[in-house]
Amino acid sequence: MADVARLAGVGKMTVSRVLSGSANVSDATADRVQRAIRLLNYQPNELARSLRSLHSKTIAVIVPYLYDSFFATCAHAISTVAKQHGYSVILTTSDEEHETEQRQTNLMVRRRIDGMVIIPAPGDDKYLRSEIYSRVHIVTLDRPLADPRFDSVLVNNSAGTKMAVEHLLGHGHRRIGFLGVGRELYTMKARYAGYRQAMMRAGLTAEPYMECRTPEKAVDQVRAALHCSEPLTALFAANNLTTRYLLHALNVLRVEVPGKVATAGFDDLDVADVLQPTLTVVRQPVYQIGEAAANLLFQRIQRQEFPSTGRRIVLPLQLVVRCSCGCRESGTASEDGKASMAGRDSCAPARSMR
Amino acid sequence: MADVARLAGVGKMTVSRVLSGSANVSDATADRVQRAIRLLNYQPNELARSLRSLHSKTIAVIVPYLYDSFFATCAHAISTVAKQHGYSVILTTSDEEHETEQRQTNLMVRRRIDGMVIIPAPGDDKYLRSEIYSRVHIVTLDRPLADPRFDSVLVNNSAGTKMAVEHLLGHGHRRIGFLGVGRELYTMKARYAGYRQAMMRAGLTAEPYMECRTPEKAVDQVRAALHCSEPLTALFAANNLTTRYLLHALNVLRVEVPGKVATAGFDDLDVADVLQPTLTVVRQPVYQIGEAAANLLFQRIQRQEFPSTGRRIVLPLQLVVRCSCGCRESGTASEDGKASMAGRDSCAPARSMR
DNA sequence: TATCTCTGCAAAATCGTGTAAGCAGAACAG
DNA sequence: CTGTTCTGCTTACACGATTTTGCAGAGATA
Repeated sequence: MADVARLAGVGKMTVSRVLSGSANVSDATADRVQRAIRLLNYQPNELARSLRSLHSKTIAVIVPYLYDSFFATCAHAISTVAKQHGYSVILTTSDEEHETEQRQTNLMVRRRIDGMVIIPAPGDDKYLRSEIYSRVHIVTLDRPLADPRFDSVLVNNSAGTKMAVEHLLGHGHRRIGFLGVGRELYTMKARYAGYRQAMMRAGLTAEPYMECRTPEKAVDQVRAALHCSEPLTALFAANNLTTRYLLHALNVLRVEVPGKVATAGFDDLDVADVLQPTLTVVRQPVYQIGEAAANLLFQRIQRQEFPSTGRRIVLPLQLVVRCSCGCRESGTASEDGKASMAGRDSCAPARSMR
Repeated sequence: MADVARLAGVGKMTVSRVLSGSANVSDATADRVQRAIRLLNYQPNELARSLRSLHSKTIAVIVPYLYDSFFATCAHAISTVAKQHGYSVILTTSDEEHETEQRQTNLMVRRRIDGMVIIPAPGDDKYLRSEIYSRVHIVTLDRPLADPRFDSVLVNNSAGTKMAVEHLLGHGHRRIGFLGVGRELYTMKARYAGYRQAMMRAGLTAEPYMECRTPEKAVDQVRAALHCSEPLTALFAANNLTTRYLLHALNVLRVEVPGKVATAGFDDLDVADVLQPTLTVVRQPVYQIGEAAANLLFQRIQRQEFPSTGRRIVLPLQLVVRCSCGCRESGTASEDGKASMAGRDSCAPARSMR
């Protein structure tokens, strides 16, 4: 900056004034400064700026993984909103480990970020309450924190699952299994609870939680569930990963769907409507979830609100009824390409809920 | 820091010494300082540290989108390597727009990042040569820059495509189509070139590039290609997005695969082996590509190398032969869950190439 | 004409850290 | 006993911007 000032024949102060566009600079001087800036290709040091102004125009995003399309899409949405606000995003992954999350959070605080969007890993989150973070706005996504002071954007996992399981019950299924991955996760607990509620309300007994950490585990679980005295007739997969594992298992075991077993799942796959059969799923508004979280965060940042009670935004789920549930035998996508790729059901009307 | 120093009854300098673990501090004093740090929950300001030390321990990653699994996986790999090196990642998306990329790059320079990994959007990249960036190490991924001074991690797109198309030719197909999206992209050009080479070497005429920007376009293109006097008998999809659109189109048009039309594609889908039929694809080592780029970048950063000629790392591709090419009629995944999910072909041995 | 306000700019303090220089006191060799 | 080296710490400055203060000159007003 000193170089620019010298070349323009003014003080550093004047250069700063020109950059921030404030008043009290004559047009002629401003022009000379602008020319000097372009000539020297001067790039103001944002680090120094942040140090002085006490805000870094940066937010942190911590997700478990990035290769999961749900998390990636959330991150994309947050990144897009941040860009619109002129903010940068430091993105890190916790690998679903509490300790990593804590370490990364700490690093972000040291970097003096203005806010954070976290998909918190399971574990005790009271470290976030610590007064050191009182200057950092925090919004969580997909999973809430125990402390109610933090904002969250969620979906009604149990009700969404209930909706899907009730749809399977409506097809006459009485023995329905629930496949999940990572039972300690908030979403898994809530979805399993929804499944249990639906089963109990129908006067049926809920099957035990089928943990499918790997494709092989899924094969074992599904084999055991189908090759017993009273085989299950329907399976619900608790998220996109489980759905893929389930498809793999059904494929390996050459199980006919929905003839031998009907299926439904949480999370829409981008190929869900070209699979044979097309999948009946509970769809989350993934991009909107990320968007809402980012918007909430920037509201807090701009207004410097640190409320005593956080907001919980619950976005609607949609049951996309396709063919794997048994609604129609031959599942083929409709001619209407757009609607199908956008995920509208091709067999029966969708039902929404909040 | 001043507070800590006061509480410990020492100078700021001594606190700094304790933090950096340098010598010449007595154990007793260091202990007092450590206690004060913990008591006040002192978090050193990385902004100030970066300002002083002239390196921010931060790299930037610019990808077109994050909801494409290829880019997301690359970003994940880079992020993981960065974390191991104690670096943070500022991740932004260019939306495949040159201007956005340029603006974001500029912002990163102002943030004094130590290096960048870019998947460059199409457009003139000479702005990167500018001397202002002489202090920023740059590595590109997936696509090279015109300037040979920059490092790149690539795959042999034309050879990979040639390999797949030759496989289709080996099945006796003579009229093979090529579906792509974004003809101006480096990868699309290279893959189409590989396709042309394979066709010409077989003494056949290459079909014109079939642009499939949307699912509907794909339906139109495929319909036109099949409902003509001399219909195509095989289709090659140039990336994961195109593959999805192609599947959609074939589904909508109720085309039997591989009976009526055989298919192959670039990029493996994570559900490729549970689709009916399972897909024959050219697989990129996605995670390894990101990893290699990050490793290259950190090598440059650590050694402060700004070489006159950049390195080009070319990673091997693998032809995963499954069933959509016609190698077997009934495509069902093998019992061996692990190998299948890991992407090993389930019908015929894979061929690798560099 | 004297005073007063307003404009345009410079000098200095500030943000929180790292680094260089310097300064006491202790240990030690000659 | 004196000079040297080492130890442990302090003081002063630098990093690159912003903000505050203040000052000189121009124009306006009584």
